[in-house]
Amino acid sequence: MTKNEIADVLNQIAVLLDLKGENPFKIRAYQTGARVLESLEEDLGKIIAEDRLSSIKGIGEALVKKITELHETGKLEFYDELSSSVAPGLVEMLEIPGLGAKKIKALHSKLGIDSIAALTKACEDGLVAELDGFGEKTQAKLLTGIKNREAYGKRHLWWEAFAVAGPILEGLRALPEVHRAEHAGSLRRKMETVGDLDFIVAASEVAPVVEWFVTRHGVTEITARGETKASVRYESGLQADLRIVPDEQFVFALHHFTGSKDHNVQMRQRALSRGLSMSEWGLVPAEGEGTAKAKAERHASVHVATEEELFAALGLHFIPPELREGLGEIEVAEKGPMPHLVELADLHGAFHNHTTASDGRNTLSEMVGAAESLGWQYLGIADHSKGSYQANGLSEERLLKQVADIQALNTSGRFRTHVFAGTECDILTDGRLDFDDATLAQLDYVVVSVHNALAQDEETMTARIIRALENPYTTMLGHMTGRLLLRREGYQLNTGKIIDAALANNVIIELNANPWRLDMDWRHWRRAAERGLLCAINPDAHETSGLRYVVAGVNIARKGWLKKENVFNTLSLAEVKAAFARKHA
DNA sequence: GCCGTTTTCGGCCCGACTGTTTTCAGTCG
Repeated sequence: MTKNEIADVLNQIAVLLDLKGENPFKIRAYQTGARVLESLEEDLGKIIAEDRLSSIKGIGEALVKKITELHETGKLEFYDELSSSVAPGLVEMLEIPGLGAKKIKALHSKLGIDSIAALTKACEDGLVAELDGFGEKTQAKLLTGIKNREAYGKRHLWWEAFAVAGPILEGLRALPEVHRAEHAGSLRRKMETVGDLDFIVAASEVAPVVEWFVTRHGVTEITARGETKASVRYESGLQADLRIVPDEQFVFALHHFTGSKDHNVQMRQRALSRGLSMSEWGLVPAEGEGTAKAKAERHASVHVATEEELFAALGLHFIPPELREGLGEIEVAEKGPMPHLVELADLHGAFHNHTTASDGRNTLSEMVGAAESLGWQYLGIADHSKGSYQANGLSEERLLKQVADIQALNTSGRFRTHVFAGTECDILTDGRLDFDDATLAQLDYVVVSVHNALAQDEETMTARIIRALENPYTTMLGHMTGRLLLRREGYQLNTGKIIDAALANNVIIELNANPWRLDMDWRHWRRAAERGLLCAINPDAHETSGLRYVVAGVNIARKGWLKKENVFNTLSLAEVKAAFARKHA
């Protein structure tokens, strides 16, 4: 079993133990173990073989045995027994909002409910409202939750969530009572998908701000409305939370609601180790009785006006929101300034774009005009190859005609943006390319992508892609896994081996910036770039407006710790021409 | 189940909101 599969099992064990009412700290230990495993950069097999698993913080004697058993046999007796002792319907019931392990346990032991269907019936019969700790409101809420589970449970693309959040943030900032407003949460961390929207506001008065927020157009439901926070649901199912705080608390609240759970836990532990207690309320001396809030009322909090000052108060350099995932950023920020991450303004062009010649919706000139208005020095055209019939892929003849058109356009001086002639060449099922070498030699560059036989097994797919990377004409690999976020899993492949092959063959890997793809995933980039892998942030634009997708690509590159020098399309036109010339030499 | 210049036991990050209660448990982030 791979380390990610083992991490899944550990997380599943945590869920099952929770449903059985186990010690919460034991449950957390399994979750910690899973997290540690996921963020492991070294090969798990090697660590086990060298007997070094127990030296990793968060993995003790019991987890060493369980992880080793899973890694070597793919099974774990403890897990099998645990699974069979918990009805599968109970796990599913956790997806209903307002239901946690304790309530599910009560429903199961007192009413024998072991599925969502049984719960629905019990609610309809009024049995749930009669249980201790439950009531009419809870019962009604559960029924609504079950009904809406499909529509509301799902996450949303960052791109779409950001489009909703932008106007809300502007509206909040325009209110006279509002001093400062920011969005937070996974949206601010630029995650590829977002569960809900979070807004943090410093305001002189709460009521008018809440009133504005809950009466906005598109709000279908007010799910909470308290003294400091309100939650609403929009038609799309997207939920938005508003939190209103005094000015002096704003930075603490913003940091608290931005960081991932792991980042926040690590920051608080760091605060404690320095004798401080941190919460969204502030940073106060840890000694003494009571909650951090009570302490904050007794002691003045450390005063901070910016997040920079907050990090500095804990002996850290500023950590950009994108990196606040609890994946080692605090250790880096302790030693020195964080790396200067790539920015949108660093990009001077992009290489994977389509025109009406294949399945794009704008002509070559229209696409180049759009690139010029973005201030790009160059634009790469990579239409589909003939194997992609469904996308109107280009034959050799049509491709060579396009190359001639591009050369004519460049010499015409019509646009300040230079056009590179490329192709998005299909990787055939056996790893050969869709065009022969003589054709590929006519092009400035070649993007290779998989578009068919997506169901090949991992070994076959990995070998297929590696063979394509070994073609001397291959410049970059397009959308490595072919995933479509929230819609389709990527094809099975061995990421590590493909990165190795890209490095060995001097091939760039694309960060496909289409908001539905964002592929290769940000979690692989930091380590890959450290090894020297080059990234190309490509919008995969099928129309002029699609060029803007590079915004999403830059977000993900930043999440992957990429600096300007790791990204190929930060090079100037002259530098790109030189790089292509070297490749062909 | 993990961890330790409080090291083999006794802790383990913190607070808001809701619905149930009448001081709090559960859920959520």
